[in-house]
Amino acid sequence: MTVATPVRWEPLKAACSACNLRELCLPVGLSSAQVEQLDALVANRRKVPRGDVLFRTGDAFQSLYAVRTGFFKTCLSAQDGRDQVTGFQMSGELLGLDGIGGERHTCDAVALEDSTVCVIPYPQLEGLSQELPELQRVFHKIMSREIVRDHGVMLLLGSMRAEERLAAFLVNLTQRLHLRGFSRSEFILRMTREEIGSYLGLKLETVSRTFSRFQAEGLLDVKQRQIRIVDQEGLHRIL
Amino acid sequence: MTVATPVRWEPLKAACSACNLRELCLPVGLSSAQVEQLDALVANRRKVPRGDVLFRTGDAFQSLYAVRTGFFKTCLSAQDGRDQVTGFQMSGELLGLDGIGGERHTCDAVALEDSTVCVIPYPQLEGLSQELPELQRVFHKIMSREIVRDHGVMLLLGSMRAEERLAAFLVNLTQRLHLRGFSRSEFILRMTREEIGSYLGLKLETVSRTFSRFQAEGLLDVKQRQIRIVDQEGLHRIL
DNA sequence: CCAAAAGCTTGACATGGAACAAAGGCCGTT
DNA sequence: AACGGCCTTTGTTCCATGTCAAGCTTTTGG
Repeated sequence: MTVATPVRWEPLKAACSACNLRELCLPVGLSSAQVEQLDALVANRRKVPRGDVLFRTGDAFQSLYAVRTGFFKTCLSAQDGRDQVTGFQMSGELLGLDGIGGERHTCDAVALEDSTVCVIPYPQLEGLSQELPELQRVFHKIMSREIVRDHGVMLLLGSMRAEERLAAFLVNLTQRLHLRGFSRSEFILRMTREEIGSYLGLKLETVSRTFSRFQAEGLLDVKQRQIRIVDQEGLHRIL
Repeated sequence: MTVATPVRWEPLKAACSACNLRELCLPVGLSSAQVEQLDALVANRRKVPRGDVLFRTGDAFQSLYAVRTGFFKTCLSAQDGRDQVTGFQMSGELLGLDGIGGERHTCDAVALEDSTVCVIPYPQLEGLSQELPELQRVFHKIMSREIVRDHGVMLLLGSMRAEERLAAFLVNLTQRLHLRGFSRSEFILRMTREEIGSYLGLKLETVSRTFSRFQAEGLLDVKQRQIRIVDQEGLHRIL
């Protein structure tokens, strides 16, 4: 975990055309010429130290954010204080799509480690997609995939048992991490047991117990937030 | 409940500009001239008798569908046969957004009563939104709202108890029905207890018991699928 | 109009996960 | 090095919801 930086809002020059996340992020499938047009739009980056809020429920919606480095959660809070984590976002993933419909954000986005995001001013993104059909198409696909992901979470929350939920969560995480070049079998959780529980519709104690059970069954090696998947096959079998 | 019609696929001439759902559907906020351009695109309607599938998981994605009359459910099915209803759609609402991302549908859409939909060929919709920034904007808002709706369902599934889930479901239904000019207090459920249960992450027996409890508490009057809301206030208080 | 099927209600019982509680481990700070 | 504040683990008990079962009502189809 890196140390919090003193300078919090320093705008940095961004450039999609020089970004190694090109193939995982908004520019996926665009030509070099097209990506250069995006560069003009995605003009700056923003640092978000661990624990800081990128945007909050009710904030006016102005931009989308692409996670460049780091890790986020998005969460909804009901009036009575109950809290629901609706997703975890890692590099290349977009934050803020919820804000388009009502011109205000409908959830909080919180950095779970020191992070940087690329700021994508939304009106300009709409403008550019008017000119670039390819960009429009990519953007629609990203939104559609978010809907499909959400449906998957509904299936999980609506009909899986605790073990299945946690297994599905771990499998999903490792797949996404692997796409980004990390080990398929070993990684560090960026979130607490409570946050995992909120996402999976379980209490933190249940998450902890289920981790312990997986370890006892030889599926995982769990040391606090450090996870090693011992029996990939067995984990899949749970689903 | 209307009778099944013998003619199933009869294409009918559609016209957004003459449709009374204009303000609830894709054309919302467009000028008359713009809506007329939509007319060229949304060229035909399709009848879907009760129980029929509009599209199925794995079908090639070609069109979106706007519900014109009737009522649908969308559902996901896991390998093991478990089923999750991900939504119920009524007139003016769009079906098929899940298909954009992967070029195939990722859920089944089933008519819960004899219905008609307007067929919106997706490539042409993308084309027209290139020309009409207003249409692009409306379409993005619709997708974003679907994401926000899904997040709401996650909150429900992840942290509400049976009573709260059912109350939230009923309140949501009545709001949508009321927007369409129906009574705020009396309506007929188009879906079975099992489908409600699947949507809410409950077993059908629990749904039935909860209806009975609401009736005993004087919140509702329940006669099979006929629901009358006696104590609107009390229903809201549960949330 | 009748029979069968599908959907709904209710009861009795079982259980997975929640709630509550206590103790131990890790980390940043002084 | 010691302290305090999370975070995590583990044990015990309890309850909301699931499961199984039976009977009733409504719808559907011949």
